[in-house]
Amino acid sequence: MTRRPLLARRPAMTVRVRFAPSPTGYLHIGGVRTALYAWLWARQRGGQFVLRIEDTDVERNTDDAVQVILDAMRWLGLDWDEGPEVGGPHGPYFQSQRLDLYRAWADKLVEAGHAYRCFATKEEIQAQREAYEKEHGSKGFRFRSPWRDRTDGDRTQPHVVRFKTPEPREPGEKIGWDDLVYGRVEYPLDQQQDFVLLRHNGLPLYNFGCFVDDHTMGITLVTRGDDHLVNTPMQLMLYDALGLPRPQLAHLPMVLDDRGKKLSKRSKDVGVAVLDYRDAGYLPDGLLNYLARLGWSHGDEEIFTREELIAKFDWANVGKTASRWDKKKLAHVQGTHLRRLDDADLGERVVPFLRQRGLEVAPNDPRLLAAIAPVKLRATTLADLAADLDYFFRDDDALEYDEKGKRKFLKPEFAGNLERLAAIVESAEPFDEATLEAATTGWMEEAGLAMKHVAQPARVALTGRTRSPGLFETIVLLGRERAVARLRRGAALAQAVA
RNA sequence: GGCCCCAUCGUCUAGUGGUUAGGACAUCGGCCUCUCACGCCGGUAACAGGGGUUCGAAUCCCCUUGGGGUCACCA
Repeated sequence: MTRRPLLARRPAMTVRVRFAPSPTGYLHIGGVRTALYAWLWARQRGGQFVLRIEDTDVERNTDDAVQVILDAMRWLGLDWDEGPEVGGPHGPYFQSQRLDLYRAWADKLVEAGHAYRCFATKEEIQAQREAYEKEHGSKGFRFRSPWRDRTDGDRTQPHVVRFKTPEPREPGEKIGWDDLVYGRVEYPLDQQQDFVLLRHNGLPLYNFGCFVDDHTMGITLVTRGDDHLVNTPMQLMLYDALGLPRPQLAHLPMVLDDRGKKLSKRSKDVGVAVLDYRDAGYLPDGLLNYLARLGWSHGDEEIFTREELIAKFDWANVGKTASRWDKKKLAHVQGTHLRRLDDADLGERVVPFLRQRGLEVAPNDPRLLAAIAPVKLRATTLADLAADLDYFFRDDDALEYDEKGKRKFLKPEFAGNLERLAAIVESAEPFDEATLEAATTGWMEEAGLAMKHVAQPARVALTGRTRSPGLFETIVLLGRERAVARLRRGAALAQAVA
């Protein structure tokens, strides 16, 4: 195999990495991990992160789908230095706008004798395939074009441009590379076929477009999923044919669903679309932290801020094994990030989720900030947070009661306790937790009541739920007037059951 | 099937010839306790199998098995 200049001998250059999604209607969570590692690498090394849209499959792509990608990347905070809407010196960043470039490179390859115009029809190819299969079985067919060594075709007729795969110069010759994740990877050269560069309509195929773009955009490290491992020899042959320096390569193991199957839209219980996580109230940093740890590790550390990820990420500690999506671990990591945010920040973020519930609350409302502190210990996502904040902002008469809680605790036998507690709340002076608790426990001791017999009915009356922050904390957060009203309303409801 | 990749607790992983195989999530106990969480303490739980190499193998080599990927004028 031809020896190209080794990367190590090239002058030190700034890191240029890219993420090249295809606009399919949603941004795949597995793709995001690939993007994340590339982004982390660029940020750590002070390089550039390029976003390129691979939209040559016209039938599958839509404009809206591009916007989905951009929205998702922005939400995640994976900002790009070059690409859609920000431009850059190597644009355009949509493959559909680079068709002239592909044509020019294809011409260059044809002129240099590394590619040829193939006028074989689908029928011819099919006939050859059938003849092969008759003799060798249904697998391993490689098309040998009669046009491989001809240059007399009529260019005005429909044709494709095929790469002229070099013949092995010795039996068993391989083409390979040193992968940053997998180490040495090699494929037998004689297994490669004359793959198509340009379709009859002039649109480039993946391997060709990818090569032209990566090269002309100055990409120094190509990152992608390991499902692309088999594509790499084709792209490398293109670099080699033209004597161009190869980029470094890093293939990432797949992210599988919870059953160990390739993650797809059909995977149950696993959201593959990034924006779904946004809508479900996940934090970008929580999702990114989980994703980073899925396939990469840094000793025993589990929780990383974005800055820590940038500082600590390295290719040496990226594993080779496919990993499964674990919703529960994601929830844990996400919850940890949620709890670490300060109350004011959470206030800003939770407002849209409250609005979804029909509650208009100002992000700087002191009542909101006060309630967030205890509630965030009980939430995983912003949606959870909003749900647990709900009863603090719901009108007293619009409070909804958990059915089971109501049945169990808003019963006649507790009505008296609720009335009594209401009286205590009404008269407690000063109105604070300590005073309320002292007054309540004093009464309970006299009456021989256990806390749980008072607290649970009161909790349902005050919040409609069977779980909430501490009783006295909740009362203070609600305020004297609303707490009393809710307790009395609860007492009335309890009485009415009879 | 050909080719390629992979293989440590249920899951994510640490481990790079000598460790009681560590951590995290989950799970199971316990503490805290007015509920639910948070937090804290503790337990169960893994080197796929077989051959080598070596004084010594989770670590190196081979085979088997298992899993995954890919075989387009999709990406």
